[in-house]
Amino acid sequence: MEAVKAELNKTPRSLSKQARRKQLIEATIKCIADKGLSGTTMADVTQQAGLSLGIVNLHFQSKEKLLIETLSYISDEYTSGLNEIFNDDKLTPEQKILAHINFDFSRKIIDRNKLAVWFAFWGETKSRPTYLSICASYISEIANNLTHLFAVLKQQGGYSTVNPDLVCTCYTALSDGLWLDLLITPKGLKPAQAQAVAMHYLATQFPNHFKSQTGH
Amino acid sequence: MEAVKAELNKTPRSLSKQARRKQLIEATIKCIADKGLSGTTMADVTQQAGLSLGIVNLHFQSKEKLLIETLSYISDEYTSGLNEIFNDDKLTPEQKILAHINFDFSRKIIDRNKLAVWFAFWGETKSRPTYLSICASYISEIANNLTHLFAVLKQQGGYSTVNPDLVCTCYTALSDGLWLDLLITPKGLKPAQAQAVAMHYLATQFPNHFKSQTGH
DNA sequence: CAACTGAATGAATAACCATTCATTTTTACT
DNA sequence: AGTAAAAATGAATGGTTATTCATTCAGTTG
Repeated sequence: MEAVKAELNKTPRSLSKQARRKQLIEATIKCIADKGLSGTTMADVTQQAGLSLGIVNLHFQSKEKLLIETLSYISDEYTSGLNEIFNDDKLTPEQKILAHINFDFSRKIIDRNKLAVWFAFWGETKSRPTYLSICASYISEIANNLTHLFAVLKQQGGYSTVNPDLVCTCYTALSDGLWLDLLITPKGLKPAQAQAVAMHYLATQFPNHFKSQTGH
Repeated sequence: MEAVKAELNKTPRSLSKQARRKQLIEATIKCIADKGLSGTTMADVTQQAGLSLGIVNLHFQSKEKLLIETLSYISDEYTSGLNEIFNDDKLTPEQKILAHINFDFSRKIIDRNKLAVWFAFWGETKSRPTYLSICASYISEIANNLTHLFAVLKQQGGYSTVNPDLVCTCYTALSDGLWLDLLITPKGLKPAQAQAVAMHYLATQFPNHFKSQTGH
């Protein structure tokens, strides 16, 4: 990972295949944010990357594959960040949930370019089975982990009326909806406020563990 | 409205301009759902409508204007439905909120073709100021009305700790996120379940007025 | 019913865009 | 340094698509 980043200083030709692909994917993210999925052309992407027109076909075979890899890229970034939290044995369930929220609204994830990419692909899932299956797999993986955390907290904290499945569905939807707010009304809602809204909901379910700010 | 519908029985040439535009917009919705925003061509739309290729330019001047009218169409349908509820003097605030939820997850709104259109446009708002401004205006109109209802219910119901702005932001985001669930995991979540999730949240804020189903 | 009006058609056009591949440039290896 | 292999280039290609507009057609009017 760091090795890949260091390579960016070398002359273009010396970049590894992996780093070149990453460079092109990041150019794609920028283009989708700037011009929309429908307005992004191969010329746009390669120009954004500062490379020649044919380079995408060389590394990805086709535009369609580049787009699929771009969706996979942001999905992997998101799920791997969450998995690090889930698998961290030093954290209690409560701390894991807290870390999850922090991650959901962190600078790395709440980047309006990436948010635009998420929504661009979500908007095409109905017509593109490949996009749908990529989304479906990360969604169910995260839901399983999160539901489990809520179930443990319910048990340990004596929250007898909490329904972990319901809370997972509600929290996940809330988080996605707040992402939309952050994408569409950038001047209206700041990431920290969005995070406070999410906390406010969790505080309704686990009042002994999470506190809602009194914010107004 | 009914007059327009009745016209659909007439021969093609006798349809009013208004009805023809509606016909083309509905064909556009179907195409965006079936082929995505980027995959929708003029040939697709006109064929879906059973009309000839040049008809869109005749009625909308350009593809771009057709798309803008399509976004306006679903926005208007949504906001006018909500405004009917807000402006119905026979309903109490509590009943209005209930009607709002019912509407958000009604068959008319939760049509996967239309959901696909919402997300398709949301994904392009960052790059298309026109789309953004259409979205921004209906969002703020609805938020004002909804916040007001929550404020009245807070007052009347003695919910001293409720923050109407926060509840409005949270409910709206939750609703949008549930729409995403309904779009992406159609077999996983039914509209009635999504509505129950939204109710579950409102029950946390206004427990004397709304009850969460015990659902499992 | 003949002349008129405007809606609708779809072949033709012109612009756009993904992909190819012959050529050039760089790197690795001896 | 010399050579082979790999990476990158970008002009050319071919397919696609939005838009135009001369023509056709249906409905209306006097």
